[in-house]
Amino acid sequence: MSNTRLLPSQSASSPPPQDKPAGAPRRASMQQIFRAAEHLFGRDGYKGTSMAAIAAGAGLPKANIHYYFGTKEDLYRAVLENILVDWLDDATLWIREDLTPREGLEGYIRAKIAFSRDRPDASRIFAHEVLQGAPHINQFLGTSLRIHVQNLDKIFTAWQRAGLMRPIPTTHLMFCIWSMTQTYADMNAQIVAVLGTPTLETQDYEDAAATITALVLGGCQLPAH
Amino acid sequence: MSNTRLLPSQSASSPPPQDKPAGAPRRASMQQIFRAAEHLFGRDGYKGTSMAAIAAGAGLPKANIHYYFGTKEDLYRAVLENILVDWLDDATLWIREDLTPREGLEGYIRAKIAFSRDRPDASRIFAHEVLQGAPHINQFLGTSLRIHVQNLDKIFTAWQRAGLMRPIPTTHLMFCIWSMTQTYADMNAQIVAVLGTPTLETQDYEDAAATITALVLGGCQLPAH
DNA sequence: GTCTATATAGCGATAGAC
DNA sequence: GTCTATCGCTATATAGAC
Repeated sequence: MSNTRLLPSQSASSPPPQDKPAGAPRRASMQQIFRAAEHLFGRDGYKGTSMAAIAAGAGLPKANIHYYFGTKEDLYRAVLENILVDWLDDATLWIREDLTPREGLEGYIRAKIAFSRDRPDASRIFAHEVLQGAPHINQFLGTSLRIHVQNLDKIFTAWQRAGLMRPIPTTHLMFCIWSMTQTYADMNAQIVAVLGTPTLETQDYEDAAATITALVLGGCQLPAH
Repeated sequence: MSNTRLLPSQSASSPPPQDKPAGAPRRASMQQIFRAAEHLFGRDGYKGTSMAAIAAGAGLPKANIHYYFGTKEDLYRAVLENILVDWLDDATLWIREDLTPREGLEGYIRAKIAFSRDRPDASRIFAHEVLQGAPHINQFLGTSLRIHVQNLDKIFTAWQRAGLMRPIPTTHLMFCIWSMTQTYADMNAQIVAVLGTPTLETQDYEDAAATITALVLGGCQLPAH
């Protein structure tokens, strides 16, 4: 639950006493609601998730959710915002000019695969949101994310000028890396069905990371090792 | 509207007089409903789409949809099935042992990008469905699609044995190609926002195909030209 | 702060006039 | 075959007891 302002708070109605003294029981209840909401929004999307289902998942009466978070939309925005913060972090950590393209891309891909493994619900909420045309985060995509990508492109350009990397369109490279790594969370049902396993295991994620790394490094014309 | 049986018809209730003589007005109405449904299910998903919205999109009263297609779920399954048929086609056309890996993969990637450009709604319906855990097509994924992929793997293995292709995990290669090509339909909102264009143009799809091809051919250690 | 009980709106589906 | 009117249900949201 971060305080960063990535999304405009656009609930016109009066939100309940939020960001207040925060007693221990309050914190615990909000946390439970938050966890249940992330899981259910991730599986069924915004419209597919009912407040009753979230309440049941959190082990609380329905009214408490409204007391803490106001409307369903308010709760959804809070969950979304929480996700966006974590989403941006990995890139700035790994795509840096003081690393080689191989180090950076390999680390970034592993971080993104780890995100799909450890927080699949977060990835799915983001996917649901964008799939519907990103009604809640259009501004974020056009500003914060756009600038974020422009900064990454600068690093890539520097690498390419230094002859460390083949001159491929780096914005599209990012789209490709995002889609390949996130597909292991978002399209999980398809992947386990095709592989014939009940769930993805450590080895599967290793294979995924290795394959994606091979494609990206190979496409950038960097030897795999 | 195909007759192929990819999905089990599991509506217990009595469906209205379907697959009947089919007069011209009937055909026209059903077509309009079908088009509106594909568009709206693609944007808002199954639960996010109301029968009233489909009726409005088709320019018909709500009751007519029920008359032609029975329940909302029946209509959805009909739309889904229609999509699955087209979805499988491209691979069998391009991944063939009598082609070189470069020809096959290049052609397949271009066909998949064309699908994202020409039938984005179809791609999005599939994405929505799988994202929710594939409740309607789990059997299809575990049988038809699984066998489909196993057949593709055989071609890849033959190519790899012949030394035409690097021995990377080819099932994961398929997951990667699917995700990269479909992201241009499914994550369209994100991509146009980052690129700063209102819609994706011919050149954007060209760049996408070129980038994906570079990654795949590079990762398989085949020279790009 | 917490929960029960309920108001209100929109949904899928259908009956029945035409 | 086509459409209007409506039923029954479930959803969000809240009022008010505790």
